[in-house]
Amino acid sequence: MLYNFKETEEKWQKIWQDTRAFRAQPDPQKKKYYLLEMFPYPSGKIHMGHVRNYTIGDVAARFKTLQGYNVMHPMGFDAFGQPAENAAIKNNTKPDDWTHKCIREMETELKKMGFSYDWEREVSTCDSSYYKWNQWIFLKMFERGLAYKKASNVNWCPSCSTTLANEEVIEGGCWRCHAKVEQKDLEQWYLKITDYKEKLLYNLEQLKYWPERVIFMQQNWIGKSKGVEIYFKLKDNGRVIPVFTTRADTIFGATYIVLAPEHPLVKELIKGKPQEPAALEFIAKVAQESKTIRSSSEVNKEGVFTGSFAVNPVNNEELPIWIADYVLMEYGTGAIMAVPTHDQRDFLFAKEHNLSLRVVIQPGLDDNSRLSAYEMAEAYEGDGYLENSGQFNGKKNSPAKEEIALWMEVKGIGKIQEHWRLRDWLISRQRYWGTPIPIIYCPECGPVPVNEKDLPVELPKDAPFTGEGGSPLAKVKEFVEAACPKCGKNARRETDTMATFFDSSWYFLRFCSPQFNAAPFDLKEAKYWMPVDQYIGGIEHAILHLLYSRFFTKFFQDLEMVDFNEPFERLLTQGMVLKDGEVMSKSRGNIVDPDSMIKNYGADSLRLFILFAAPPETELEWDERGLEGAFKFLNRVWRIQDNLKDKADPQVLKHLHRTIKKVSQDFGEFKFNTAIASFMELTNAIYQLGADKEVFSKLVVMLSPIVPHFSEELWQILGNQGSVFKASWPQYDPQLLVEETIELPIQVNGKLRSKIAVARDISEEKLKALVLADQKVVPWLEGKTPKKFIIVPQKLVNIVI
RNA sequence: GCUGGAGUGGUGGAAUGGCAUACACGUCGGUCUCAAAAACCGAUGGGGGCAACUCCGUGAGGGUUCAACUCCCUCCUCCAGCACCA
Repeated sequence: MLYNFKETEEKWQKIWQDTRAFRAQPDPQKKKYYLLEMFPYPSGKIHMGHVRNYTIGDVAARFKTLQGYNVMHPMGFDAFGQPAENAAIKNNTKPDDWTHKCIREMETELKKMGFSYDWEREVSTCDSSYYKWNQWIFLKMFERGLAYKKASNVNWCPSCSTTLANEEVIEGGCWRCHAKVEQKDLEQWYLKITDYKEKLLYNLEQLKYWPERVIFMQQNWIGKSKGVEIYFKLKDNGRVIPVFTTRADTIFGATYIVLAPEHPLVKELIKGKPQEPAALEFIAKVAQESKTIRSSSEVNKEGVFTGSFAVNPVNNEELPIWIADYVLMEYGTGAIMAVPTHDQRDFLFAKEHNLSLRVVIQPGLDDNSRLSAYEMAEAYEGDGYLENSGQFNGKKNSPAKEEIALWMEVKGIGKIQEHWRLRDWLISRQRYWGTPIPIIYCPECGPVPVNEKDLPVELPKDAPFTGEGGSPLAKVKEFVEAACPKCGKNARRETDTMATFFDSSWYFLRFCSPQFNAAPFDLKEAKYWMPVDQYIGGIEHAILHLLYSRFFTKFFQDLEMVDFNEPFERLLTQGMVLKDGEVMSKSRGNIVDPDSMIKNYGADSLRLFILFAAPPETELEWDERGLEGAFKFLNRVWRIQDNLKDKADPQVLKHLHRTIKKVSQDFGEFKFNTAIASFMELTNAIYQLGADKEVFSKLVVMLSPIVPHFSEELWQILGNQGSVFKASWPQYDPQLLVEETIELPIQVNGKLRSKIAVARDISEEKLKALVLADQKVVPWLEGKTPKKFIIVPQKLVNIVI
């Protein structure tokens, strides 16, 4: 009899739904386990990436349930965002209708996969019952000065006609549509994530169960560097130009100063100088270039002399001040001291413009490795001994860095400082399908926050979107016109909406109490369920979403709404699903639709294959033959029921206990591929030697997290009452793991020559005698005397001759 | 450039100091069948040998060790993130 997956899967999905099998409720008696997968954007169809992500999570959730944990496993939809607007323009529908239709379709697809979600906790970020709390959080931030508006040079995507956060600019392009990002001066809303930079950086140390590379990526992004701000004075009028450097040890080697073209002092420096016209022309030219072009021209280091000089405070030398495009206003002070001998960029620039050089670090103390400034082909950026550096001559440069910094601080010519790469988070978008920012502009009172009791500021269901840019909300008169919450006079509503990453920065908290209507989340519920024990999602969120969520959590901690500082205890980043070595994508035309795979092989086969094909973190090459293999394996297990014996073979029994041990460990470590291999080995052994109902039942329980419908059905056929998930995870008997006789490999000079079966606790002497008498070993020892016997108990024997 | 990860049969992968290639896919052979499919059994890293067996073999080269896919050094290739960050 062949396993009928279609009927079985439908049957159990209905039972699970009818019995509310995965409903989670706090239970102080039980240990909680909050398992979360990154919620999807509701595009209407799930793809293989979702299948993989959610299968991994589902196995973990079901495994923990069998182990006796009180598991919460919720699902929802990250439902705001641009595709809904694009679809609305294209199909002439409303984003709201379109999104809700997609959500329903997606729910159906997820249910077909048999995932154990507590659907009663479902949330969609586009519902006002959710985004009301986005607005509430925004107001709390506004109250504390963490949400603020400022005019500045921002990233602008011309294709999406909206602003972008720094984190959303990937290689100079828009993260969503890849169009080249432009710079624009606009007044925009920001969140002061920089107030949390220290915590965001230092608390990374707590995240012991996060992948190292995610930690590195976040560290890199926050980008702390220690250095010194050195005060150079203008020769003409003594005005100070602060310069930031991480290489205080090279201060005596500075031969010129460079300012960014946008530096506020530049205009003054060139005024009336013969260099003025050339300098102005250069500044205008750089201003036209976008940031992307400017940072891509690595080779070409252009610049002009200002005609002014600054004084090096450590030796009173006069240094020419230049303007160059390789110095950025956004980092440090927008001014640098150039040390061409020990910085490659400065070196190239100095060569190009014939500026002077001076060596201050010699790699060694001997004469033949000595550097000579004008013979160098490139800058020496390594360590060595200081020279031409006054009182610091002869010292090692690396420890001297600190010493020189302190000395400058004492002398008042510098200050030890930290610089951070992290910028405040730009959150306003000139878009319709997002959370309205709850601010009203009053001609008298200025920007005024909406009163808490007036939340939510509802997004009107209708708005004219043409895709021509500009905030669609600005065209909805009833929305824009509002009374000032302070003075009651006629005022205008903010028409920008929030970036969707705002929505996903706290949804994990909302899941704890999705219907709660007195606050974003019920503190009691959050206290029980949070933090998330295991979070699973794609590596593409390593910076954006994970950093923002950490920021929000720290903010809630400051509001005393939570009593922990990191939201996600463990993180697993699953690899992508590839087809023919490439990411599956519409444009490549290599998409494999999960739905048709479910039709042909069933959800359980798909789940099994996707876990077996590769470890969760690595990329997975799609291979339909592998899926067929998974299907065959299920049928093989299915047929065991027809050949059960009264008593299991003792070898099979031992094998079962080895499997329990191995699989329990593997499941705990998310090594599903090797766990499945163990199941296959056990199945092969059962085929050869035979098993009874008890052995088979235990195999079924262990398989259930991976292939839940299949296992429920077998569990029932085997005569058990109720769901297999009410069973408990099998325990192994350590006594059954101990083998009386073991097979020892025998090596001669580290090469395998023989294997002998011996009693587990054989004495060394007896073992030696046996080995020396072994037929296959003897020829190798002929005429030689063993120098040494290496015996690793119960592992191996190695004879050295 | 910097940082991180990886490199193992025809393929996906296993083994993190102790029997390299578990498990699966594919291929080949067999059983069953009128035949095919399914199922079941067996073989399957490369070279040499009728064979027992033997030599070589985890990107390349060196080292440590009785013993290295695993640890150390040098290098190559691929992937990812950041990048004129001073």
